[in-house]
Amino acid sequence: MGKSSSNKRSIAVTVAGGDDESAHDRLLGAATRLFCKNGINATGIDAIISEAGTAKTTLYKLFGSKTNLVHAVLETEGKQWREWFIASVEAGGGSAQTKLTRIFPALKDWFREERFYGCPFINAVGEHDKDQKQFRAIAMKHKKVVLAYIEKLAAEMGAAEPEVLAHQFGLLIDGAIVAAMVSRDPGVADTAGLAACSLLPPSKAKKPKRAGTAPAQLMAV
Amino acid sequence: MGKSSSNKRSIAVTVAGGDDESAHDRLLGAATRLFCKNGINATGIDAIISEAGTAKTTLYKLFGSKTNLVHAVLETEGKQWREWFIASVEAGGGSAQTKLTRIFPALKDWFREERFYGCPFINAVGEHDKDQKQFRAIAMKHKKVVLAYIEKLAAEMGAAEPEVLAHQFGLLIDGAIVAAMVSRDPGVADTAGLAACSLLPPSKAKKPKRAGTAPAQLMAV
DNA sequence: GGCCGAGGATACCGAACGGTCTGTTTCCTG
DNA sequence: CAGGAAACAGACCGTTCGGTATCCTCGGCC
Repeated sequence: MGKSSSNKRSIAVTVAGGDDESAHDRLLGAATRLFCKNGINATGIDAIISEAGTAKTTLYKLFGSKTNLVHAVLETEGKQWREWFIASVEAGGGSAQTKLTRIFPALKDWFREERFYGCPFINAVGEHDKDQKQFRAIAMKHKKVVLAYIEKLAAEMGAAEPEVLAHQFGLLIDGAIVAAMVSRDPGVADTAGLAACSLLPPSKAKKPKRAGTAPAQLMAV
Repeated sequence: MGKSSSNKRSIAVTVAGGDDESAHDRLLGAATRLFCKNGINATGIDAIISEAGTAKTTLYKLFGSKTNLVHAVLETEGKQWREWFIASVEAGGGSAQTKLTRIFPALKDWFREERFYGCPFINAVGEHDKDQKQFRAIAMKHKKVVLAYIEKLAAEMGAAEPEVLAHQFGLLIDGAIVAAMVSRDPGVADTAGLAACSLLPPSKAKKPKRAGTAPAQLMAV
């Protein structure tokens, strides 16, 4: 599927230009942007190649079909998101609980991005046949990795039921993502973070400053 | 938009058959099913009229365009959902807190339905241009009504910050809906309900039986 | 009985879809 | 320099899209 056959090509490009990406990467980037912003079904091949600046032939030589391109986009986007997420939570070290409290501020940074368009996996499931497991399976695989990481932190922290806590965090994360997508208000991350603190063992729970949860922001949703 | 011009018509039908609906209702029902199951963009006009058993002419005479039909579906579906939701939470009376604890069991019943396909509003936003406010505004209007009701219950219960609590509940609800859509596991409602209990004032929080949160169900997501 | 309106059937429209094909340019390498 | 791979350009294919127009059927009511 996502076979990286551009070994020689990438070298050639590096030698020649260095500033521009390969056609493969440009197509992947363009497809990612358009799929996330406008939806998968609403994005045509012509729009992708136009945005990528490639020929249609190139797309079909590199990816074979739109379906394969969609899968490649979800795969790379999922991997990059998880790397970003874990790096953001780990950044600066600290205890497992400290890391857990960094989840929602990290999400808030994501929500603030101009090109935040929600979770590509959730959106992909939502716009396809829900009796087929195709996209649901991909989404669950992604989610499983994220939840495993959170559960690890919960166990490190000494939570009584790390799995339950991780799933609760997962629900708050999903809820915050869709609420932020709909409302375009990054402040939902503060509300979610506050709720997350309530889920931590009461003795250990140290709440964040309440400044971020000003009523003005809460009004939005 | 959702003009109900079928006054005379509904009478005529009732007189004639009584068991079958008007073309208007059949189209609305078929569009609702197909939009929810397969997504809006993935559902063509021909599929709708085939499912409804009407002619294409009838659809365009009654709704004018696919866009209008989409709006009509979201409007009626939203209204019906809110009526069902409030009735489920209110059923049996009890204190405001009792009603709040009925939210997630009610959602679980919804998730269990064969034709549960997630929230039509969230899915609609996800599969359209996210820089346009069109569908986001519709979704927020729906959400606002639901949150207002929850906030009212939170205030009745004497919560310190009813608005914050309502928003936290809203995040758990959204998270549970998308998680249930992706995983098809109604058990996520139990996890969400458990988290919701942790958000209630600690002195009042009486947790539900833990039987529903068996590890087997939690595995699914 | 004859009109009239709701609805059914179907042919059709231009546009856009996903995908294929042919041909050309460019640049690297033997 | 010759050859070949990679990418560009764009015409083209059959299908489906949302939407329109034409004609027909049926049932209730004056």
